[in-house]
Amino acid sequence: MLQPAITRAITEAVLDEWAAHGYARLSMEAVAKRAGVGKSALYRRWPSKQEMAIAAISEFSVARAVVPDTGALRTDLRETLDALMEWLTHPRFSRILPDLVAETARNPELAGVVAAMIGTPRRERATVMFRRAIERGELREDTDLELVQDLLAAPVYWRLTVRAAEAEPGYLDALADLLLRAIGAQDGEQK
Amino acid sequence: MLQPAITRAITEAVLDEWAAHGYARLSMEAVAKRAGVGKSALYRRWPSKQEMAIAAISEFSVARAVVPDTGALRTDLRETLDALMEWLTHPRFSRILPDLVAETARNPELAGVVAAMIGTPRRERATVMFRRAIERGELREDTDLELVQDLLAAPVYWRLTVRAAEAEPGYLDALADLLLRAIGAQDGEQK
DNA sequence: TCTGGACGATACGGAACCGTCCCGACCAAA
DNA sequence: TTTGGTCGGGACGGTTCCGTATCGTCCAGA
Repeated sequence: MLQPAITRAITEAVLDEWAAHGYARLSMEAVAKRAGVGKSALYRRWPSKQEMAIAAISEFSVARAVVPDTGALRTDLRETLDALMEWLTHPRFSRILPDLVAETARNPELAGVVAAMIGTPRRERATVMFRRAIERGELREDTDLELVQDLLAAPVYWRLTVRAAEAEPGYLDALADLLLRAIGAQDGEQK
Repeated sequence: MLQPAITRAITEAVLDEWAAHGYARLSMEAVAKRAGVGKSALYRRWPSKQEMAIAAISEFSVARAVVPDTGALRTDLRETLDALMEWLTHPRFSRILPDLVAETARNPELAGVVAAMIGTPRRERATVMFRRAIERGELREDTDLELVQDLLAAPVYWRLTVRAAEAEPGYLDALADLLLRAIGAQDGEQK
């Protein structure tokens, strides 16, 4: 009975406000105002600010999946890095993400949602990608995937988000080269 | 004329409150109470909350320097990683840091202080370390230090802080191995 | 002994915000 | 045409907090 268009407008407003001011300063009044909506519309949908925020996060993290499967590790890697870069450059997500990292350290409930909605699916997709590379003989069977995963996303997050530096065009290529060398990837043709 | 012991107590309280609740929820009242001090003591020292917070950050980032110089890149690298791990496991710093990352994206003045107090000195020290390795012939002269720096701190930050996962004992060793392979380090003896 | 400044405590005005409540307008289904 | 639920708007009590102001106390230096 609640109008979906209004729910959508509110969710958008939450994400915008979140990106602009951070979770701690997220105010119901500001969200309602930005959405062009009465506060009643918010409390008709969620019992509290935290519930509303969690709903918005669940929404925004959905469905940006797709496991790259180009047939070679190098190109799979590049596609993953490209997607990551896009994610971390997006004007909204790139501002919400570090805020989320800081907040999850203090808010277990939020931490659970973030892990379930973002962390876990991302890692699962990357694992599929690496397993395919192992099957193709591009990676040793005993490769420490846990460790390799850290090397995949970490440098991009570090550069773009933590250091707030930009990444010049060739950056992802150079990074992919380094990663392939680090994990001792074999060309599929070679032994 | 202001009592240094009280200034110190306040700074400690700021950092504790910051670690516990985050910058956005940092309250002057709570700081004063935790320090066992009147609010007047705070405003006698700093004109506002932001100034006080910036002073506290400048304090806490000071002097944890030391460029490792063991004579070999591998061991230098390990010492750097050890120091980084300690830093990111410290109960106070590890909670303030992600909050700082999130806040700097919104607060240019804070961003400046953090860059000057933490980012820049850290990178300069790492650069010294890599230059020594180049002089010893352990690294190629045209190594992209910018890129290598990302690979050094990023994985540890990613694992400990972003993912909030623990690092088992052998983790730093395995990471150092990977890094050395990635940057194509030569043993000093070899050509 | 006098005195100025820092000290802890606390009251204050003003602002922001949470969550509740109530209003009249609107609309779709009965 | 009636009715039930959502809509935007906004008042409300209660809380938290900022930054200022005002106490009486304490102490070091003149």
